[in-house]
Amino acid sequence: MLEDRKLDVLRAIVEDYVSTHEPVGSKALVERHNLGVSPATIRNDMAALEDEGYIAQPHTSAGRIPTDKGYRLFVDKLSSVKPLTGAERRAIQSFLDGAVDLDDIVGRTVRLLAQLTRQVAVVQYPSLTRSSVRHVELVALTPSRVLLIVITNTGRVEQRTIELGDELAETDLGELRAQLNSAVAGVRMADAPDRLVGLVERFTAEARPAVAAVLSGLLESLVEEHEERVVMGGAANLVRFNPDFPLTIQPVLEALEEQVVLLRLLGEATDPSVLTVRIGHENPFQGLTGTSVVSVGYGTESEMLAKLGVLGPTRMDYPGTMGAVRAVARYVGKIVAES
Amino acid sequence: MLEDRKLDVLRAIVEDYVSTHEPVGSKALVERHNLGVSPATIRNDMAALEDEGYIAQPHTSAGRIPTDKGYRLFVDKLSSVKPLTGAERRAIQSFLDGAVDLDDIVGRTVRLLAQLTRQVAVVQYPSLTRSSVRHVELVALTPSRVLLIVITNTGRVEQRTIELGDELAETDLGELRAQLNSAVAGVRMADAPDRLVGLVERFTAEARPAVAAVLSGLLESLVEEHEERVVMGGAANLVRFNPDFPLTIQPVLEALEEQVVLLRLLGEATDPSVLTVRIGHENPFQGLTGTSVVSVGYGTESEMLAKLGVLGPTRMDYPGTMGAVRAVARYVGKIVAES
DNA sequence: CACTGGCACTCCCATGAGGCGAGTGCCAGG
DNA sequence: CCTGGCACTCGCCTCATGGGAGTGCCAGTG
Repeated sequence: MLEDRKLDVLRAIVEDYVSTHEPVGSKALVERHNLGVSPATIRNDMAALEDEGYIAQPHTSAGRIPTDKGYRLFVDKLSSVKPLTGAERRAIQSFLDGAVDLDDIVGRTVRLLAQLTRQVAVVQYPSLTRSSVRHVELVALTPSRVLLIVITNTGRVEQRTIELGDELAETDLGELRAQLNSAVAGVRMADAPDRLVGLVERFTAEARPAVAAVLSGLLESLVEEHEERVVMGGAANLVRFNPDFPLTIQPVLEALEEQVVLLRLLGEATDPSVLTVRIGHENPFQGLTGTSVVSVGYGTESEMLAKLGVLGPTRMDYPGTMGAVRAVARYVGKIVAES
Repeated sequence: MLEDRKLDVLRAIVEDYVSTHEPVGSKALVERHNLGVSPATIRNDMAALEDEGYIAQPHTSAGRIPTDKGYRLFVDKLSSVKPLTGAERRAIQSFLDGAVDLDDIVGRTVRLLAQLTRQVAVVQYPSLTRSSVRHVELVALTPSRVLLIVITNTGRVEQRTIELGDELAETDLGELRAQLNSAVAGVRMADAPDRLVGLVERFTAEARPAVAAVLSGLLESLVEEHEERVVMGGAANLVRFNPDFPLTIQPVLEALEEQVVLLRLLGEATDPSVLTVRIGHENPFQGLTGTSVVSVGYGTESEMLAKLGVLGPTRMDYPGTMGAVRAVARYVGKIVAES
C-alpha cells in the first residue's frame, strides 16, 4: 500500500516534470493528480524516494526532479509503451512507401523519426555483413589500374580503385571477372572469402601478381569491418524543443558528428523488437549526461539488419518516444525486407 | 587623405571586432593600431562612417560594430585573401590524398573545411551533368532484367534496374555493352545522348525491343536532372566558437537540415576560382541574418563541377576563411580531376 | 500506525537602487 | 584639420530587500 503510493508519486513526478520542465512540489502534485492524501503525506513519501535515490532537489527547498535512477524505474516498471494513433500509423506508412531506393528509405526514416519524436534521430544503414553479393564488376582504368565494384542485394554499391603493380591483359580481366562472379555471386558477404581460395592458381604465372592484387582488394571489400554508415537528423530539435538545453548542447552536437559515436550510441547488437533505453550516465560518453537514447533493431523477421533510435534529454516523454521508435522500426523492417 | 584614414579606421574596427567580439571604441582603436592621431579625431571619422551606414552602435555610448554594409566594403576593398601557411597546405594535401573514393573525398573535404575554418562546412557532390562517362556496364540479373551501371569520371556510380520486357541473349548483351561503351565512353553526360542515335538499328530485329529498353534507361540516367547531393558538417562549431550565437542558432540549424537550402546557399553557378561572399541580409533566407557564407566553385581547369563553402557568423575572419576555402577548393579540384 | 494541519525555516529569484566605467558628442583652441 | 577637455549617456555589475514556493518536523487524531 505504502509502497504502491510511493511508486504512484514517482510516476506523477516524472510525468509532471516531463511536461512542465520544472521541479515539482508536493502541493502541485496533489492538485494535478488525485492522490487522495494531503501534501504532508506526499512529502514523507518524497523524502523516502529521495533517500532511495530516485529523486533529488536542485536546491534546498525547491521541488523534486527525477534522477537517472528514477527515470530508470519509471521506464522499467511504471510506464508502458504508448501505441501510436491510427492516423500516425497511416502517416508513417504513406511517408515510407514513397521511397525509391535505399538512400531514400534511410533518409525518409530519419526525417520521420525526428518529426515524430521531436528529437534527434539516428538510423544505421542495413549491415553489409549480412547481405550477399549480387555482382562483381571490374573496369580497367589504365592497363595497371582497375576499378572494382561490388553490388549487394540490399542495393548498396561498394567501389575501390586497385593498383595492380603489373599489367593485366584484357582477356585475363574478362576471365577474372567471370571467375569472380561465378565464385561469389549470390553468396553472403561473410561466406564469400572462402569461395575465393585457390582461385589464383587458375591463371597463368604472369597474370598471377595482378590477379592476386585484385583478389586482395576484393577480400578487403568483403571482410573489412565496413564502417557501418549512420545517418543523423533533427539536430535543430535539440534547440527548438529544449529551451534550456543550449547550455549543454555543445558536447552533444560534437558527439553527433562522429559516426563512431553514433554507432556506439545505438548500442550493441541485441534482439530486434527489444527496445533499449539508455538514460543519462548509462550512455558510454562524457557530455551525454542529461541525454537519453531510445534504440531498437530493425530487419526481416528472421534477422536484424541494423538499428535506429532517437536521442533527447533524459527529461523526455518515454512512453511516446518508445512507441514511435518501435512503430517506425517495424515499418522500416518490412520495407527493407520487401525491396 | 581623410578618406584613406576613414577606411583604415573601418578596417581596424572590423579586425578588432572580429577578434574580440566586442564593440570597439575610439580609445582602444588608437591603442591597438598605430593610427598616429588622437581618439577625438577617430571619433569624428567614426561618426562619419556611422552616417554612411558602415558601422553602428548597439547602444548609445557603446563602441561601434560593423554593419553588413561595413563588412561588404571590408571584403571588397580593405582586405586580401590570406594565403595558407606551408604547413597548412601540406596538411590539406596529405589529408585529402588519403581518400579512396568519391564519398570519401567529399566526407574528408567537409571535415577538413570545418576544422580549418572552425565553421560549418558545406560541400556539393560533383555535378553529373558536367561529368563524362567513364564506363557503362550491363549485368544480366535474369534473362529479362538487366542492371545498368554508369560510372563517371568523377567517381560517381549511378545504377538502375531495367525491365527488358523481352529476353536478350548473352551474346547480344555483350555486343550491346561494347557498342555502348565505344559510343559514350569519355563523352560528357550532356553530349552522350546524341551518340546513341541510330544505335538500335545495328541489332537484329528480335533483339531490338530489349536494346531499346536498355537505351531508354541509359538515356534517363544521363539526362535526368539528378538531385544534387550536398553534405554538411561542423555544426558543433556554431556553438563552440560562437559563445553568444546560441540565441540565434535555431533557425540556422533548421536551415542546415534542408538540402535545398544548402544548395541555394552555395549560390548560383559562377566562374570557378571566384570566391563568393554573402554577408548577412544578402543571404536568401530569413533567420540567416547574422550569418555569412563564403563559397567557391571547384573542378578541373576547364570547367566547374560543383561548389563548396563555409557558413559562419557575419563577424568572421574573412581573409582567413576565404584563403582556406579557396585552397581547399583547389586541392579538391585537382583530386577529382585526377581520379 | 498512517495520515493530517500547522509552523518555522531555507533559499531561489525578481526587483530596484546605486555606482562604476567605457564611450560618446561637442567645443574651443592650436 | 587635429587635439584635449569636459559633460553626459547608458549598459552592467553589485548589493540589499521582500515575496513566495517548498520543505522538514512535530504534535494531534481516527
